[in-house]
Parts: sequence; C-alpha cells; structure tokens
Amino acid sequence: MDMDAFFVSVELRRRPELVGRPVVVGGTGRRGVVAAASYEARRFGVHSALPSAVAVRRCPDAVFLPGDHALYSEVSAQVREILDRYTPLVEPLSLDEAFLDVSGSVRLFGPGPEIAAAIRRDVEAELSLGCSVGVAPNKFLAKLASVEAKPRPTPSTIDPGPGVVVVEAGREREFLDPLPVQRLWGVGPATLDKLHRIGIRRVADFAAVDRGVLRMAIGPGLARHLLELSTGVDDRAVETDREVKSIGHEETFATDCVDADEARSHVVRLADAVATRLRRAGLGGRTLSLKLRFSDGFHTITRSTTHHEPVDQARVMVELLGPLLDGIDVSPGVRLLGVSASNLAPVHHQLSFDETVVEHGAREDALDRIRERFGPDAIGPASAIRAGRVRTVRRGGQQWGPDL
DNA sequence: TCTGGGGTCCTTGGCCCA
DNA sequence: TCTGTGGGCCAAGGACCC
Repeated sequence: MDMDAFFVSVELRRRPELVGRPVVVGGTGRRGVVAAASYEARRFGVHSALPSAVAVRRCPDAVFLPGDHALYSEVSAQVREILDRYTPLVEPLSLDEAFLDVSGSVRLFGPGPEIAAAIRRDVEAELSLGCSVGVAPNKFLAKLASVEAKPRPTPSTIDPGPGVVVVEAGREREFLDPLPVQRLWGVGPATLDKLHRIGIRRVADFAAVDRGVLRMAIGPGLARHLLELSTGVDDRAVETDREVKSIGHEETFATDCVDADEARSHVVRLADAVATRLRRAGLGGRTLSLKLRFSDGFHTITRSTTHHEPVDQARVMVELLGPLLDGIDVSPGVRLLGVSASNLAPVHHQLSFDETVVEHGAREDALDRIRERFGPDAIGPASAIRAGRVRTVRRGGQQWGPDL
C-alpha cells in the first residue's frame, strides 16, 4: 500500500483552494529539497529529492509549502488503523507506505485484490486520501505493482491509474521483463551505469547475461540479489516489528560552518537530541559516529569510535566525539554535521557503580522530564548555545533543509 | 543557481587472535 | 618458532531507499 503524493494530499485537505494546482512540499530555503510534489507539479519535471531551487525554475507557478511532519505522522497513524483491520501483519516502510501479509485474512475478507479495493475505499471515505495497492506473491513484486497502480501525469491531463495492480503467481516474468532495470530494488544511479555498460537495460536482459561478467561489473553480492529479483524471487517475510539499528540527527546549515568552536557547539546540540531519543527508547549506542559534509564538492566524511558500553548521555557522547572532531579541519567550510549512535543495546543505569555516570544520568533524566512538561525548547545544554539562544534539534524539525 | 534527513546494508581494509 | 589463514571486530566509505 502506497499513499499517493502523501504530504501534498494531506496539505490539500486543509487548502482545498490549491487542488488542481502544482503544489510542492519541502524545503523552501536555498539548500532545500522537494519532499513531495503534486501530480500537476510532476508534469513540469518536479519530483521528490529535487533541489527546491531547481523546482522553482522548472515550475515557477508552483505553490511551495514548508511541510508539517507532525501532522503527516498523525495521518499516517490513521491510515495504519485502517490497515490493521485487515491483518495483524503490517510492516510500515515509511509514513506513506506499508507491506501487508493478508494470506491469513482471505477467509474473512476475500482474496487479495478485494482486500486491496476495500482498503482504497476506506482510506478515501474516511481520510479523503488516495492510495495505490500492489497485490503479489512477495514484497518486491507488491512494491513494483503498487507503483504501476499509481496515477500518471501526462502533458495534457492526469491519468488516475488503475489503483490496484495484481501480479499473479506464475506470471512474475511477464510483469517484470519489460520494466527498466532501475526499477529493481538496489539499482541506483551508480549500479545503473555499470549495468548499462554490460548491456542490461531491461529486467529481461538478466536472463541472457554472462554471470561472470555481471559479478565482475557489480560485485557478487549485488549480482546474486539482482538475479533473484529479476526472476521474481524474494523470500523476505513481512516483519511487524523491526528493531532499530541506529539513531541519529544531522543538519545542513544555511551558511557554512568554518569555526571549530561553532562546530563543537553543533555537535553538543545534535548529541543532546540523539541522547534524548536513545533514553526514550531505553537504549544506548556503543558506536558513535560523526558525519561532516564539506561545501567543497559535496564531499562527505565519517569518523566513528566504539565504546566498551552503550552510551545514552549527551555529555559522554561529546567526550567521545570531541577528539574525533578535533582531528578534522573545518576551515574549508562544513555544510552539514551529523551525530549518530549505532550498535544499540539496552542501558541499565542502576547497575553502574561509576558515580559520575549515575550523577549525570540523573541530571539528564531531569532534563527529559522538564522537556516533557514544558516543551522541547524549555532547556538545553549551555555549551550548545550560540547567539544567546538554545536551539534544540527535533525529529523532523528541519526535515527538508535550512530555512534560509 | 546543486543537491535534506531519516535510515539500512554492503564492501574493503586493517588489526588481533587462535 | 615461523608462516599462513580465516574469523571477528572495527572504521570508513559508498550505494541505496523513502
């Protein structure tokens, strides 16, 4: 199940006067990108991940909206409620997409295509939103089928699309063969280029390719993966509760950071946000990573360190990340800084005999409680203050680029 | 007037150790 | 003792996805 132009459609419910116009949700600043575009905007070549500046050029008449992550999460939860009626096996992929295993629901609700139609009816009737559904024997094919089911913008009009596309078992090749190879999961720009060089343009071309040549071109792992997908094989189950592997925050600045002290205060702020989320999840990260993107050529580096025990305190995180940051020259200009924690494991403060950690743990617990009562901006680490103001990092708070 | 923020997974290379 | 070798962990980077 895949919501149609989700963020834009949610916005149009409260801005009905914009229906039928090119509408773009995303970053409005110089370094912003498009998060979602209405089908009217897509006719001008505007699509998600396109730099906002380019989108403005391609479609000067488009209405740009800043986006409201909290609202989209709320609506996403309402969609989820509808999906839950039809099966307990729902795997959310993002706010606007989910896999459903309905193999156990057929007796109650009818075959897959009927369930798909019922879900579309419910979503439309109760939420005034459109969605597309792919019905297939596995996740990979269902995902591709849902894309085929989507509305299509044409130069003159918008074709509403079939809404539901079914790929029946035994007819996988028929469906897959004519598709361009970039539609396969795992084929991005880099791999596409390599595949083109060895003459693979459509999924059908995999059948004739020399396996050795393919392995040489893209590596054995990806070769095996794509050969399976090209024949419609995908045995991944629908997973209802996938555990998180990492928690992080990153931020692109409106103006480059060239000063080491300023960079450090950004790291303090980001670490504080990451630590807060870790504590909320009852987790700590053994591996802490720093990410920097330089303005010169979009070049990105990461530096990481692994601690003997999971960390969920911002102060400890900064202590560990500080030396990594000190080893990097920021003077050429840094456009993005990120902090993330991986290698996650539960943290048990009460078992620690290290007085310092216990003391600071209690302090950060108090921080969490103050934020719960008075809001996320109520308090923050003093060392994160620049220009006399605490600026906290919020999930989705700056989702699509800086404001300026 | 060029590229966000949240992630996942894979590969490579170094190091340690059995 | 010397020399491989292979596994496990770690660090860094890259590709990809929504």
